[in-house]
Amino acid sequence: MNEIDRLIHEPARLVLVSSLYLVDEADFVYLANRTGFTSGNISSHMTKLETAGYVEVTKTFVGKRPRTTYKLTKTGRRAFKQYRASVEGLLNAVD
Amino acid sequence: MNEIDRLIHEPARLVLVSSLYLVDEADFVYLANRTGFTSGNISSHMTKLETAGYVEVTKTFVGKRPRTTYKLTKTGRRAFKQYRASVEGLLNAVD
DNA sequence: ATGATATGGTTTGCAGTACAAAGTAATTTG
DNA sequence: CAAATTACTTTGTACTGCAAACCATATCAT
Repeated sequence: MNEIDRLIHEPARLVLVSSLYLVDEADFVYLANRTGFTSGNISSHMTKLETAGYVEVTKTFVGKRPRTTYKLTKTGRRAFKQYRASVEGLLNAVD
Repeated sequence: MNEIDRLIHEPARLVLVSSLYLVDEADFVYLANRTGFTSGNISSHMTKLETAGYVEVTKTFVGKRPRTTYKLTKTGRRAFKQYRASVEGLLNAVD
């Protein structure tokens, strides 16, 4: 049976991860604007995804301001596809 | 934006609810066998779904043994369809 | 110069919850 | 009649999502 990856399943993270899947690379501010999530929320979710090896975090300065960019790792993309497959499997079994 | 219904989103409940959606009516033992979940697990999830008005619980005796049957209410079916739509919306946006 | 406000985050505390283990109640089997 | 089975429900714990609070720096106002 297909297990659901809870790391991706969590709604906030599902939004974040699929955003990343879409654009391939995004920074903190972009994600905050796109999702409307609080920054604390984004920060902790991203830390979790990073720890899992699903996203890669890059910190730079743009001018004098810090800028944090996120992108899915290969593992992350694979996990997302796999997640998608299992959810769709579940939902389509019901047709 | 489409909000995800956490009550259904929870993996265990997602399995239970889609099972019910499929068969329309199922008893405790059937669900336990089908899902492999512990009975405590099923019991508490079902209570939650009942409280939400998503499932209707019927208790009878078959011979001398208790038998608990669950079925989705109209609200429950609607909620599931709606849930499905929002998840698929999210996942398909990514194509 | 100094206080207030903004920007870009991270850390913390708490409230909610999924899950299994333990408990309940009745029945059946050895 | 004791032990095991069936059909659950309740309880305890361990986890986790979330926002509020915090931190560091920069800019603006007076």
